[in-house]
Amino acid sequence: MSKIDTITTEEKILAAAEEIFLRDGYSGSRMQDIADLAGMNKALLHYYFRSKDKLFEYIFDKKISLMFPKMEELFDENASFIEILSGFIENYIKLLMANPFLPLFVITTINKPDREDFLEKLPIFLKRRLIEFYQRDLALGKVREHHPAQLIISVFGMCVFPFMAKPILKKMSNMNDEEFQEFMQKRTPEVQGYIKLILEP
Amino acid sequence: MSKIDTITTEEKILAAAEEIFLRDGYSGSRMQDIADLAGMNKALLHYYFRSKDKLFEYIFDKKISLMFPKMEELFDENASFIEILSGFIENYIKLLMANPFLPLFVITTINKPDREDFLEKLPIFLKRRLIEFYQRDLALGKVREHHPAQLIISVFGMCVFPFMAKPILKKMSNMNDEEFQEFMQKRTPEVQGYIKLILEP
DNA sequence: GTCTATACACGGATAGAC
DNA sequence: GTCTATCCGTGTATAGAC
Repeated sequence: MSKIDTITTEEKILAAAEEIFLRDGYSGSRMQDIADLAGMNKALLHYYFRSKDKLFEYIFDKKISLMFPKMEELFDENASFIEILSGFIENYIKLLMANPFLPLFVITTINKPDREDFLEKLPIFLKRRLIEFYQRDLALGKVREHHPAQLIISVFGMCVFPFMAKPILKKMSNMNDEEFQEFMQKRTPEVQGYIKLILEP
Repeated sequence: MSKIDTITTEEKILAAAEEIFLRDGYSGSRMQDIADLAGMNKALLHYYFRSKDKLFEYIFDKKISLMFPKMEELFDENASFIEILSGFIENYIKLLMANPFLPLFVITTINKPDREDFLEKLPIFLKRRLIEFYQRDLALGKVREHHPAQLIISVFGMCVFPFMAKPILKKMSNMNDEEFQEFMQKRTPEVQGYIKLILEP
């Protein structure tokens, strides 16, 4: 077929590593599991990536940019703070539905003791930018007064937390995977509604 | 001294295991680390608890009841739903400030593949009970209409998530541990305020 | 580049002395 | 009950043939 169908060995390794690392975390993952899933020998992994550490860091770097998306298109100067947050919620829940293991993976990794270096890879502009928009609309009397950092972490948590607590949610509400998807689908307007009620004067 | 000061070997092991398991998770923990912290030999751990699995399960059982507290005192029939949620938020954030690693520990454990048995240990009455109170107040016109499960998971997430994302929060807001404590202290009235705005008609 | 075989360290668990 | 010594499986990593 065309070039598109040509999957290189390196790509096979990365795809397999991604799946295993995301599901099991660093210390729960085995190079053997990755090799099995990629359909090749363990030695090849080391040929391409030298060590488990290096392979993991490669995957982490790829994923961290997903977890804290750029979202330039959302930061429209003409949009209100509430509109920006609403857009964020919609896009973010959509993103997480396609990458349900992402939150737990990032959170466990940056909580690893002795690996503060992972933290260095976090972008910091996102929060600052959101606060700027909040301050602007506060001055215009378009939003109620709140502690902006508290509000932002709340929005973030409301989007992210259900994916980390998925097994608990499924158990407590007797949901299967399909019903969980529906639950998350309905969540976007729900959380957007909370934000309006919290912020609108 | 008195009996109070007499710490048995078993208690020393449990205290050390708790600290290590909570910080590093199951697969990230080493029996050697626990023995070192407890100031004794590895073999003794096996003498008292047979295996790493058994010791871990012992700790998990102790912790899971903390994560989903009984809270009978909160379920006062005379209290409104908003009051009950407010009481929950206050008590829960206080609890988590004293046990900051608890959320991540429980979440990672119940997400472990092939260990669905951990899920069986979750209590399920909590959510059901809260929904009953919500339905009652909805019929009385005392709360706005929302999807109750979505609301409850949101409250839960707003309390729990900041502790899991603590390293990220500290980094993004340039906080030290003391400032993080202050941040969480201020969080109780903040989240209570959100709930009032969301629920009050 | 890809494989098999193997080195080597680590971690959980047990045996046995005291 | 507590220790030292040790076994044995497992996991990362490398050597070397093809």
